[in-house]
Amino acid sequence: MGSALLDHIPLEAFRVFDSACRHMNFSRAGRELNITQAAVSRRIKLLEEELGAPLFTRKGKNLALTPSGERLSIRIRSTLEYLEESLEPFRSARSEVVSLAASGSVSHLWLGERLRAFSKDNPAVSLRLMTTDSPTELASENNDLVILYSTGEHPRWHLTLLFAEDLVPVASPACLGDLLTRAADLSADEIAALGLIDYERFNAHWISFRQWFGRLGNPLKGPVPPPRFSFSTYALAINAALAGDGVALGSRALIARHLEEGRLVALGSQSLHTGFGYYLGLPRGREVGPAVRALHNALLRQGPE
Amino acid sequence: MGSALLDHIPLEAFRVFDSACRHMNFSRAGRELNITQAAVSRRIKLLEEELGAPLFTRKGKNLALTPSGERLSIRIRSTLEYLEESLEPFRSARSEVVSLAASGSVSHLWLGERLRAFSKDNPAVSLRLMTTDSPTELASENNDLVILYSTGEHPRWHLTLLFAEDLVPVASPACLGDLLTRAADLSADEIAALGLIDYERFNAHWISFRQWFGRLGNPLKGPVPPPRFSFSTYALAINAALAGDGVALGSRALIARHLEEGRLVALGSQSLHTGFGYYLGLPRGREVGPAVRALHNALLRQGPE
DNA sequence: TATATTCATGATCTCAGATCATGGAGGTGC
DNA sequence: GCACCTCCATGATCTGAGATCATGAATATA
Repeated sequence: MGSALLDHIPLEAFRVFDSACRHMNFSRAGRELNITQAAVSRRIKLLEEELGAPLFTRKGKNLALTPSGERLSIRIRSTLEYLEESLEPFRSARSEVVSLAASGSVSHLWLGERLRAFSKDNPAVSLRLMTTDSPTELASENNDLVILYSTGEHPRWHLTLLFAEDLVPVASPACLGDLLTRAADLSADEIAALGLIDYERFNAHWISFRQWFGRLGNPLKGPVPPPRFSFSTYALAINAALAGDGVALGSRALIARHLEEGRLVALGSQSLHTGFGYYLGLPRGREVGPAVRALHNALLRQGPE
Repeated sequence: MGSALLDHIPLEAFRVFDSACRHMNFSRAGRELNITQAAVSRRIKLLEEELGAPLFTRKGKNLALTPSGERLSIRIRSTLEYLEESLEPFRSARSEVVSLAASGSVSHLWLGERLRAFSKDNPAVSLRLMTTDSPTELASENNDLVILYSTGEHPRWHLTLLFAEDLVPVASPACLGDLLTRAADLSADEIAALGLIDYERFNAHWISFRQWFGRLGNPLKGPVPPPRFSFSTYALAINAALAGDGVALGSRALIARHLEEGRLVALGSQSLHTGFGYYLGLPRGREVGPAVRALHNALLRQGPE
């Protein structure tokens, strides 16, 4: 017996058709499916050719379903709903708790929106974020994923670079006042005079302003002034800078959004590549579930921006 | 609300899963779907990963469905059957009668298995083959497709080359006897001495042995002997050659299978490119349906072999 | 023990499906 | 009536999900 009509049709075409029917708009269907309007147009055209019948009428930019398109639409929608329902048992089976450990700075400044985006796409996955600045607690094997401030080597974690650390002094426009127009040209003394904001160094490798100036060859005329403010966490230090309280050392990738949106401004023309970076770690010698790998891939894909 | 699990699964994976379930054998499922066993294995693995649950257990070469795989299998089968049923209305809409006109030689020697292959893949399409050697009847606009012996130009048909004509004398091994070992080296006189088989020339451009020898610069020592046999159709002439009755002029592409399988042997080292060829024609200035275009494409894709 | 068959996977390939750019058609506002 | 906007269609081009190839491991059978 000859093959069935369905054998000649890629099933994905029905998903595209369904979206086009619900929206009555190829452009909007494309946006829903994350493909271009042109791709939707082609898929529909090919489906019509395979079926040997038009499914839509086009008049200028107006779409309408043909009678046979309408009947098929109803059935395809039923099919997809039935399929989705068929997968319900796998939702809970698939539902995982993923434990991620990250330092306070990464948690507050970088992970927030990324975890929200991931969760939106993976509603069945429960996320537990362990925020600590203690390197020992960070690297605990109790976690599925970690984000470590590191040079890239760790005996118990397989590390992949998220972004290298690039430290640069930053302040808010309010703090800068008239200096805003030439923020990139400020000298070290002018920067120091604005008031330095520091934070507790839980990690021996973290760079304070003292180290920052030292690594840049002591461009100050005098000694490094003590910080006007010092906070227990990096995020609080950045918050203070945002509030106009002075100059903080910003890790460029962590504060990228603030820089882009003008809430913080980079000062001077020098920055410091510390040789460290933020690394995403998968456990060595232990299999992880698909949700862990999904989050791992999502964080890497999104990159440092 | 976050996206559904179904949004992350290519629907084709369900077709592969269904086939694997019905056969309980990835190799056989691949053969059904025209993909390799390796491709089936990968698709199933990816599906299991997306669902976060195994669907099959594997023990050596033995497959078994897991409980959740079993439940999903039942639902997927239902889904695909429902989809197939949903397309029934398009079967009749898609069912077409395609009229194809071709000369007797092409019909008998070339089209047979190709039309069978097409029909097997397109069970809903009815094929009507008009076999005639009359050029007028061949080019009739009553047909959807034609195969014309031509130079490639026709006012009413858009022609695409199937294969160029290359004439070569052929005979069966039985006819050749001891000469078989040096069939490629026979002289014109030796060829003629085997007895010539000719056919009625309905098309003024068709080449008989007289023209063949003439075009090759009269390599015979004497005049062209009259044919021992002459048939009303080309196919009958070839049948006679197959039966060992003498030498016929074969159009290489039409008798390719006979040559390949040793039922006919090409004689001498010369062949004649006539400047003509067999062309597949779509009507000019008239839209044709998808089935016509499908057959057109199928015949072109299969090429001259 | 040898052979056959099946599934899994590393390495590599490829074309169906995608994007990009652009044009035509209709709708809307002025 | 014109300018602008939005949508669909399509030629030209690109590309990565899905495929193949080759091979190894595991089981069943003779």
